[in-house]
Amino acid sequence: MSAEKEDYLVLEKQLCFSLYSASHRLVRSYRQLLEPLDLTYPQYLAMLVLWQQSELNVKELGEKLHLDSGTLTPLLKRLENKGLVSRTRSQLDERVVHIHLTEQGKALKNQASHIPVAIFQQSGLPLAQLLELKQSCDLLFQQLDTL
Amino acid sequence: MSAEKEDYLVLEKQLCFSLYSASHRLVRSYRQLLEPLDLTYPQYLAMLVLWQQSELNVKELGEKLHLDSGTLTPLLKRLENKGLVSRTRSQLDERVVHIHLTEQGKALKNQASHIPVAIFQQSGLPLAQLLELKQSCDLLFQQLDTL
DNA sequence: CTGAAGTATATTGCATACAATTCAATTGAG
DNA sequence: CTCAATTGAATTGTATGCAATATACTTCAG
Repeated sequence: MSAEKEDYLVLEKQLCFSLYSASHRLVRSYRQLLEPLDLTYPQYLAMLVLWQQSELNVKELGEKLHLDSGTLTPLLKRLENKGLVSRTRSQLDERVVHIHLTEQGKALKNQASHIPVAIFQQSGLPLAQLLELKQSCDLLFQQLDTL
Repeated sequence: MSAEKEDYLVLEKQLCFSLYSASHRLVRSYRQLLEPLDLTYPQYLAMLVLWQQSELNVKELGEKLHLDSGTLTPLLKRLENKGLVSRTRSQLDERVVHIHLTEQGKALKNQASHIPVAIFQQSGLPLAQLLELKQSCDLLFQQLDTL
């Protein structure tokens, strides 16, 4: 192996490991904040979508969250068990399952309203740097997604 | 809820979602490259550490990878089953388990040597931007880890 | 020396991720 | 119209993450 290639196989030099670790630590920060709402982070993401658009189907939700039905089906069943959403088969096309917020699900939004600011404060980074970080992540995602 | 707070509860504006999605897509890119080596991404991270330091214990590995024994113990058992590492209790302190590379584990490094460059190329981003992204992730991790 | 406190790993339980497969429903080419 | 191809969800199986707990071992105060 060349010295150059050798040199790249070092944990601390790997962008992906940094991204991977930062992402997990951020989710951990959310975990504390979400505990009073009895939501996990992926469940919170699903609720974010539904708070914007109170009804959509599994496929549409999956496209927004970049997750497939293997992940979403059990997650949505848990949200249903908590009384936050309901799942109903479409009359027009029985393959499609519509997800919509219950009143309880809508009400939960108020309890979540402080979370974005709380996370921003915990990050301790200036807003400009966070926005730049977000843009780079979005670009990277896009590049890898179109391969 | 204030209009300002309302405005933050939008999926597409959340840094964490961008980080979360980019991280998962990057791991997906690794998955293809790692398939011939029969390694998952977290297993590859563990091997990266071991390729630098062929013997260390579970606690030390956990500190480097930011993972606990609940994740590492089964992962290391899988690496052991593949014949890449061996796990032995310390004689001096029976609580400690030493992990070390087998010859087969050492040999696998050659097959991994092309991966960092391949990932860099797939990202399609200039090196400078990737380095900046890495630095921001490292800083964010550090901030959240010291709370 | 001895029991309490601390430490390193393992186990358990739950919730993702995601590939692969299945199944029912729908669509579309001929 | 008809059957093969496609589609949307669900299911299955594997591998993380991680909190909580258990266990065995070590250390240390008295």
